[in-house]
Amino acid sequence: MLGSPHEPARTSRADAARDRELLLAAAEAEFAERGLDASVADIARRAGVGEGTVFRHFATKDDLIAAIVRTHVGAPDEVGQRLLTAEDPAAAPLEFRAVAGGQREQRDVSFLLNADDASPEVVALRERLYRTVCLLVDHARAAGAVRADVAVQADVTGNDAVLLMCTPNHVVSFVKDPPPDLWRRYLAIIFGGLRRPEGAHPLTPAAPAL
Amino acid sequence: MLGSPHEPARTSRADAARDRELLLAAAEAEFAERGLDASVADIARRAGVGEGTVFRHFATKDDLIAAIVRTHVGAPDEVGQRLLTAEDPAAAPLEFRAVAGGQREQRDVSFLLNADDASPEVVALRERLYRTVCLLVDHARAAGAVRADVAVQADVTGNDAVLLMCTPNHVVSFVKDPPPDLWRRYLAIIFGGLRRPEGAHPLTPAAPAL
DNA sequence: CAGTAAGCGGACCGATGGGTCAGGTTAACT
DNA sequence: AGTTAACCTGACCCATCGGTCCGCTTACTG
Repeated sequence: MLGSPHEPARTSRADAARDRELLLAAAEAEFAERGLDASVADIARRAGVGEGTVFRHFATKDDLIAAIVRTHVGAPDEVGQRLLTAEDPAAAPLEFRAVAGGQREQRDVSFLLNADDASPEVVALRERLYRTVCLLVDHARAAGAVRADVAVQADVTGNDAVLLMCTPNHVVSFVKDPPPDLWRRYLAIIFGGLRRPEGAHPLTPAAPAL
Repeated sequence: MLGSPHEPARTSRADAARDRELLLAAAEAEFAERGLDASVADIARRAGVGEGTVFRHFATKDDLIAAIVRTHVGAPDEVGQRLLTAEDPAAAPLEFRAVAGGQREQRDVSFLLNADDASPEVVALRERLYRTVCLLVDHARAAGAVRADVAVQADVTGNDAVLLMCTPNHVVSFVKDPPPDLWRRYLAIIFGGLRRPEGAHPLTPAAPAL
């Protein structure tokens, strides 16, 4: 249900396949540089193809974005799934690492994944990744690696895992010339918050007793 | 240097002043609903005025945004400054509260403040608020409320205060129908991370030992 | 109650960007 | 080499949006 990239029936021509790759690479670079509203014309120019060629391979701009996101979300999601089936409680810290790896994977395209006007397919990919992260956090909590009152639900509302998904990439994007592992530092801070020994400052329901 | 809103020489007409307020309110609501690219036409319609009237009061759309941001940044910034001049080491927790207050103030307009293509005036306001938060965190650290290796610099690069500034609002915006104080919970988690006892998991320079 | 300048409205303009299409081009196969 | 269908191109179309302009309206002043 999620893995139907509606490939346009396997082309036999080599140039078409090459153009498709050129386009994906150019689009990713262009989006990383110019943000969500990089123009299709610029992407085509960067790929060295005509503008019409873009729409031959990707019906709409949203489809192009979805294709990029699909590439990036696939890897960390698989890693996550594999860790879950491992069933090793001692792997909890490793699971956290997987999340971190996902963060690095997404670095330059996180805003594509998290755009508020994302296409249905991107939303589906996002929610799938959310669910994986939730499961990882759940496992880690069962293993005692995070405090028990950390909220993890399939529903996104009130889900602390959102912090792990969104924060480091987005915050890093506000820093000019960020050190390449700044996101790691931020992630560490949030992990610290999730792991604090319980009792001192309950997270719910009211204000944190500052 | 920062407080010159270049008011257009005090008008004597009551309708103009009223329209200005209507516009600010309408724009804020429209931005909150539709995001950064709410159209000027829609804002005008919502305010019940002509499109030209918008540009009579605000030379450009960016000016309108800056006016909104100015309103929201003013209050928390003043609170912060006041806390700083208090010179009371016991006020550290209160200083945290000030940050929290800032978060609440900005809720719906944080993306205006943090837009990556913000106008010079908005950038100035943002950096001013950053500095205030940095000073607050610095005070709190001096008072022993946060771990010593939390980085706070006037320069934004590598500044952990960015987490406090950006995260809760942004993350909350990814949650559909967020409970009104979800940001508070997220802030509490980050505070927890910043306050963890030192030694166990150093924040710098390398990866957190997960 | 005029007189007047400030204010207002909304048609209009130029720029930009997503998406289309007709016609030339080319890779694969025989 | 010849055939053909898939492919590519870029001029074009249309919608949207920020910003302008000029004639009309209206709130203040004397």
